[in-house]
Amino acid sequence: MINKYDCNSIISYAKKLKNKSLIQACEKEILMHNYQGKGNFGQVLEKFYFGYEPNSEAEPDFKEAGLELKSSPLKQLKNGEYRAKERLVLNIINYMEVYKEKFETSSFWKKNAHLLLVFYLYEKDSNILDYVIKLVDDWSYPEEDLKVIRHDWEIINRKIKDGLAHELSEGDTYYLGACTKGATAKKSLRNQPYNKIKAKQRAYSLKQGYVNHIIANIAQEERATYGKIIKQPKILSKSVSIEELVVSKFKLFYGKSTHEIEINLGLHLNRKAKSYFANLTNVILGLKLGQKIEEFEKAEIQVKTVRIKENDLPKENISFPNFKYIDLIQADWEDSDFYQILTRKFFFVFYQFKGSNLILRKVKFWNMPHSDILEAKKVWAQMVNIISSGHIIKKISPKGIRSTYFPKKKDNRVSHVRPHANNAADTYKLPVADKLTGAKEYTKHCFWLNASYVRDEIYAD
DNA sequence: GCATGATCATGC
DNA sequence: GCATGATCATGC
Repeated sequence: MINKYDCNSIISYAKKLKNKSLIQACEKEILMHNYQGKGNFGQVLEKFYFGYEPNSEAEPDFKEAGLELKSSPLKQLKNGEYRAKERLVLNIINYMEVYKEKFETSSFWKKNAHLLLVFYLYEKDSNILDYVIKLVDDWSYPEEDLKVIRHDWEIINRKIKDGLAHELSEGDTYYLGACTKGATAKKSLRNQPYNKIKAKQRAYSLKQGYVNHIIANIAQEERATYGKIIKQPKILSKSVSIEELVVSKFKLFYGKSTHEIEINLGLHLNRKAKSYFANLTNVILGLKLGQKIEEFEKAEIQVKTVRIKENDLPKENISFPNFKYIDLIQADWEDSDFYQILTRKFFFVFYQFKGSNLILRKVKFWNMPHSDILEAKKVWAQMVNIISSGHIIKKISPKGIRSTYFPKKKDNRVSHVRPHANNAADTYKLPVADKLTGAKEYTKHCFWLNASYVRDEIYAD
């Protein structure tokens, strides 16, 4: 019997779900209901296992015990480990109310301070009632995480108070994000308090990287490969963010060459190693070689090392993962991989050539401004058109070099498309064969950030 | 000289 | 075998 006033009783009842599917764990009446699709897993769990009607109240699901029940899908890696399939979506951000709130008494904190998490293994094309529940446990935030989350919450609130709710982006924050929520964009437009422009409905969410951290803790997986920047929560006082802490560690070496930094830190790195810059970054942050930076993993921060030429232009444009042509035309903008990447937080480390030396100039946490995301969207939209139309190759030079209709650097201030492959024969399938040559596949390409954009919008202050 | 297209090298 | 960061080659 479950005592709804007693946390431990609820948690141990929940843990009986482990290694069972909903069909196995619930009363048979479950079969009389036709629940399908995303989101319904949670509803079935609430109704047929815990025995209460799904609701959208401001109170936690088990309000007497202060526990909020959340279920979320897992995916399994080839090595058998579990990872979050997606971010964990929490309560809706009510723009017209939250700007008046204080964190401690906020709707977010009232509802989500103590979570009861049920992770199930997602399988494509199977019935939600057959998903096997793999991990169950409660979660409350460690002190050092809570400081980051509180800061994230403040960043979101600041933007609403500044009348910029329509420009909220997941890249604004570290562990707690403001993710879009709602079927179609138009239907989910909401009023905001300090601007007439309507803003997309958004919900607080724990970033996928943070959910992975929770999963690893629950599964008690080996964490030795992760090194923490923040060793004692006290370091992160209210006034010091991850951002400031990291920047302060790098500032000590501004103006010094990579070589001088190595000497200063009393070590000798292999300069030819592919991981040379990553190693140097780790050492500056006080972490061991080869470790992953725990705070960066939780916040899904993309680290990019950029080498700047003496004329201030980056030596290279910045590449992103290759896209598959078939996937490209299937996803909407906000579900596209390119959008997902551009709405992340980046950490740039800039070195500048001085002769053959590289001098550390600056580091910068950055996320793409709303207006530039709209600019990059044009490049993506153009690609979707080109690939769906099949008008891909423009002409072939005498030496066999093909020119395409893909968006070029001069076509867009932010981004362009270029090959990124082992050779021309390294290809992905085309959904529509090329009209000029009849080719059914084409060399792998990806989106790039223009070097001039990186110089003007990120490197220059 | 730079933009564009092609490819290499390393490491998992 | 492939992704990723880096570099080379061609041509406007």
